[in-house]
Amino acid sequence: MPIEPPRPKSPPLNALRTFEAAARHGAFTMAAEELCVTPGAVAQQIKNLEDWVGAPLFDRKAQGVALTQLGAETARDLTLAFDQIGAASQKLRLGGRPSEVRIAALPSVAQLWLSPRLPAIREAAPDIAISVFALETPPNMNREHFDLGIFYEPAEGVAVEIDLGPDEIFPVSAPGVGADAPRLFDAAWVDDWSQWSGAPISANGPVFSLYSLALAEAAAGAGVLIGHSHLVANHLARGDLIAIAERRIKLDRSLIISVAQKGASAAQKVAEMLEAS
Amino acid sequence: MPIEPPRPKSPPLNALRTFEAAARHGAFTMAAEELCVTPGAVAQQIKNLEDWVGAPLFDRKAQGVALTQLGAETARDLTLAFDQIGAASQKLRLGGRPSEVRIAALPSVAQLWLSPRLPAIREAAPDIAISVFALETPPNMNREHFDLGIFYEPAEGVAVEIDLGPDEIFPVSAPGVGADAPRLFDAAWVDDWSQWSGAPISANGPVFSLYSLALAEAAAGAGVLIGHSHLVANHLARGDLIAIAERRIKLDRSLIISVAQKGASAAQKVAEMLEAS
DNA sequence: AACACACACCTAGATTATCTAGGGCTAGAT
DNA sequence: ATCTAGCCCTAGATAATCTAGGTGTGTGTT
Repeated sequence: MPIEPPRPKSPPLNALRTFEAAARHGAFTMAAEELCVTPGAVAQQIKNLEDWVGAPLFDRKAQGVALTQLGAETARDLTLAFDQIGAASQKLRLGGRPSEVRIAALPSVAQLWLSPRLPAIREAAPDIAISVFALETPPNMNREHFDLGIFYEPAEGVAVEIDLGPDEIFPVSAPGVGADAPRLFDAAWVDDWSQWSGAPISANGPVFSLYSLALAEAAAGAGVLIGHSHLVANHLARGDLIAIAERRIKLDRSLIISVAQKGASAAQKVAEMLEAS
Repeated sequence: MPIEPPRPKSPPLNALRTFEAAARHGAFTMAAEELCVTPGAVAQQIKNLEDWVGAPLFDRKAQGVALTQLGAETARDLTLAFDQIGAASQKLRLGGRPSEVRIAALPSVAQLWLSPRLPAIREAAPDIAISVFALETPPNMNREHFDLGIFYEPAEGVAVEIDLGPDEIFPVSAPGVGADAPRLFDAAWVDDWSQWSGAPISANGPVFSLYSLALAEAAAGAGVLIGHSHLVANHLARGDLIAIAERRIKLDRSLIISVAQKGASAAQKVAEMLEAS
C-alpha cells in the first residue's frame, strides 16, 4: 500500500474571513457584530491566523487595534476576494430561487413604510416571494445576502440607489392633544426633539426602543412625538395623527432604496413598484 | 435593551471551497484527495451547499457527476475567487516567514535528486530554511502553499518553469551483476521495462513501492532496475551502479522545477541554485 | 451472463473546530 | 478618581465536520 504523506494544511478559511472583516472595520468589536459572533471569537480567529502566518497582523494598542504593514497589504486582496465570493454565492442563491426577494430595512421603516405597501406588490406580482428582515444597521450588500435595502443611509456594495426624498421631521400627536402634552422619544433618535427645536432637549419623557411603538402611543394620545415624513404619512392621511406645528426641519439624509444587483429582475421590479407607490 | 434581530446566515465557506474543488476536478473523489478528506465528506459539503442554494449543483450520473448549468456558471467565479485567496494567503505566509522555502517533490526525486543537492545550498544560503514535502502528485500551487515543485509533469498555477532535461531510462545494476539477474520493478513505474524494451514485460520480479528502495536493492546486487537519468546519476558517478546496456530511451517528459511566485526571492534563489547544480 | 470495479449515497458515532461566558487589563474620557 | 470602551484569556459547551462501513447503480472484463 502506498503511503500518502501528510500535506501541509491550507490556511483556515474562516480565520481569513474574520481577519478581513476586522481589517475592514479596524476593530474586532465591529467585525464581531458583522459576523454575528462575540468579540472573543474574533480575537481567537485572528490569533489562529497569526499563529499560522507566524507574524502579527494587528498591533494591539490597548485602545483598539491597528493593522501591521503585512496585515494591511493583504487585507485589500482579501476584501476583493471575499467580495467575489459574495457575488458568486449571491448568484448561486438567485439561481436557486430566482423569484425570492429579500429586503433589509430599518425596523421602523419596515413596519411603517414598507409593510403598508407590500400587499399591493404581492397582488401585482404574486409569483415573487418577498422576505423582510428588520436590521438596525444597513448590511454590506457584498457579504450579506439581501436584494434590497431601505435605510436612511446608503448600504455598502450596492449597484443602484433610489432616493425617496429627504427625511423631514415635525411634531405630531393625536387630534385634540395639546402642544403641552408630554414629549415622547425614540431610543435610536433621542435627538429628534433637539434637532427640530434647535436647542438641546434631553429625553425626559417616555422613551421607546421601537419608533413604531412610540408612534402607536402618540396615536393613542399619550403625547407628542417627532414625526418622520416617510413614516407618519399613513397616519396623517388617516387622521390618526396631525402635525401640531408649522415648522418642519429637513434632515440631511434621505430614505434610500439600495438594489444589490442590477441584473436581478425580481428585485429590480419590486424596487420600481416601491418607488412608484 | 435593543433586540438584535437574527440576520440570514452567510453561505458556508468551506462548502463553497469543496464545491469549487469538485467542480474543477469534475469528480468528488479527486476533490476529496486534493482536500485531504474522504469522498463522503465532499458529498456532504456539497449537499449542504445545495440545501442552502435550494437547487442541485451537480447531476448525479451514477458513474461520476456532472455540473448543472447553475453550478458551471458559478464554479468559474469561485475558482477565480479562491485563487485570489490562495495568492493572498501565500503572501501572508511569505510575509511572516520570508526566508522559508517549501519544496514539493516526487518521493524518488526528493530522495535521489534533491537531497544530495541540499547541503551545498544550505551552506551557500544558511539563512534560508528549506522544507521538503514528498508528494505523489504535483500540487496546485494556487491552493497548496509550496514555493517550489519538482516533478516530471508541470504543476498547476505556476509562475516559472525550469526544464532540467528529459527523463532517459536504461537498465542499471551493481557492477558484476549480469543482465540475466532478476528484474526489479517500481510500483509507480511498472511499465519501465516495457517502455525500455518496446515489448510488454509484466512485473514478475520484486516490486518496490519506493523507487529509492528499488535502487538501493539494485546497488546491493539484488538485480537489474530501469534507471531514470536524473535519479541514478549519483550512483553512476560513484560507481555503485553501472549501465548494463547501450540502449537509452528518451521519455516524453522532463524533470521540471516549478516556481510558484516570481517575486519570492528566496524560492527563486534556491531554484537557480538547483538548476545550476 | 456473471463478476468485479469505480463512484456516489446514507447513517451513526466520534472528533474537531468554534463559540459563549465571565473576569482582567490598559488608556482615554467624565 | 472613576467610568467606559476595547482587547486578552481560559474553561466549558455547542455546533460543524469527518470517518467508517454498508448500499445501489452503471461500466468494463472474463
